Amino acid sequence: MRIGELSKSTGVDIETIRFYEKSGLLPPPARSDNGYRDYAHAHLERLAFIRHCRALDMSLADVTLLLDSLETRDPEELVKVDVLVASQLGKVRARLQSMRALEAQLVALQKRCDADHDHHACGILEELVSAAHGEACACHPEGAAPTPRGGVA
Amino acid sequence: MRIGELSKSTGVDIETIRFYEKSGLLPPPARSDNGYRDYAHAHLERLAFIRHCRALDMSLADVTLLLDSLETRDPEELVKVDVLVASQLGKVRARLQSMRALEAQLVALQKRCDADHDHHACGILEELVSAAHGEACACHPEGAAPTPRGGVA
DNA sequence: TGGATAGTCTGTAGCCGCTCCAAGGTCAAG
DNA sequence: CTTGACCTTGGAGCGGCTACAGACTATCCA
Repeated sequence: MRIGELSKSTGVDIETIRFYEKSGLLPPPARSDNGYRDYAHAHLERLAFIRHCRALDMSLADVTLLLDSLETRDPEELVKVDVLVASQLGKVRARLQSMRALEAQLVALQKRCDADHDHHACGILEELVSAAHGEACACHPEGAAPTPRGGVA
Repeated sequence: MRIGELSKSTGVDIETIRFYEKSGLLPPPARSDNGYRDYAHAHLERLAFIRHCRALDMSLADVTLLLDSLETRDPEELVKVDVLVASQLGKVRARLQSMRALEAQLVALQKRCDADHDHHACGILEELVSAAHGEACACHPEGAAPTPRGGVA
């Protein structure tokens, strides 16, 4: 099976497949006489697994862990899988929470704009600028502490 | 005002401030005799504005647009702000939707694991592996088409 | 006055997960 | 024999930081 076919049947871009091989996630396949990659069914399975995990927003490092657990089938390893899924769920939920706050903030911003629509200035910018003055605004309602590092308010 | 103070009062990391300067978002400040950056109040305002927009998950390119609109105060420019906020809201909502799906998938995965807990194998891995075989699973319930490019299922 | 500690400077490299490109080789159909 | 689809390699680029190394400066306390 050549790379194009593998790509089509897994939905993973050709470049991405080669990238996975380079980064050690997907083992190098056999080569045909012409030098083309020649994938076996195991590759398809493994790649589908990777895609699946990525769809769950896991990092490639996490996927690697999972694949290792899969291979060893060691009960100690399998505990890691539990932990990984739980932590992934935690991450997703945290992100969900901040995204919901984000949505509310943007909606507030939009409303403020609608309200001001007949005036000469757009309320959105006023709102955003007011943040620079440390005033309460839709996004930082009451002297909220800044979020120092990565991640939405 | 030195960079450390600016950092503290805006909650933006020092390295990030210098990065913003390098990428043209924050104009280069005056320099003290010792070569230290010496920020004016306007910088603080501008940086707070940037931080605020970033907290709304806008790209730096979008923030640049917004800052330009702020400067010109041209009504034509202000329309862009409307559009930008609306599109940002659209993006956030789309992302929210896929994140909620993600959450459900992970919860399903976790449940499957709990159910299998007294068996010898972890249900999570079974579940993930079954995807590789194209069977219905918590994440791709009924022959769902793969998502070819960037973005969670 | 000296030394410790903290702050700042520049420049460059690395992170993640791709994505795209150039320049070429290979193969089947018309 | 040409066209076009497919494949190869290597390397650069994206966004938005983050993390160095190595040097200079400032401040504080004894």
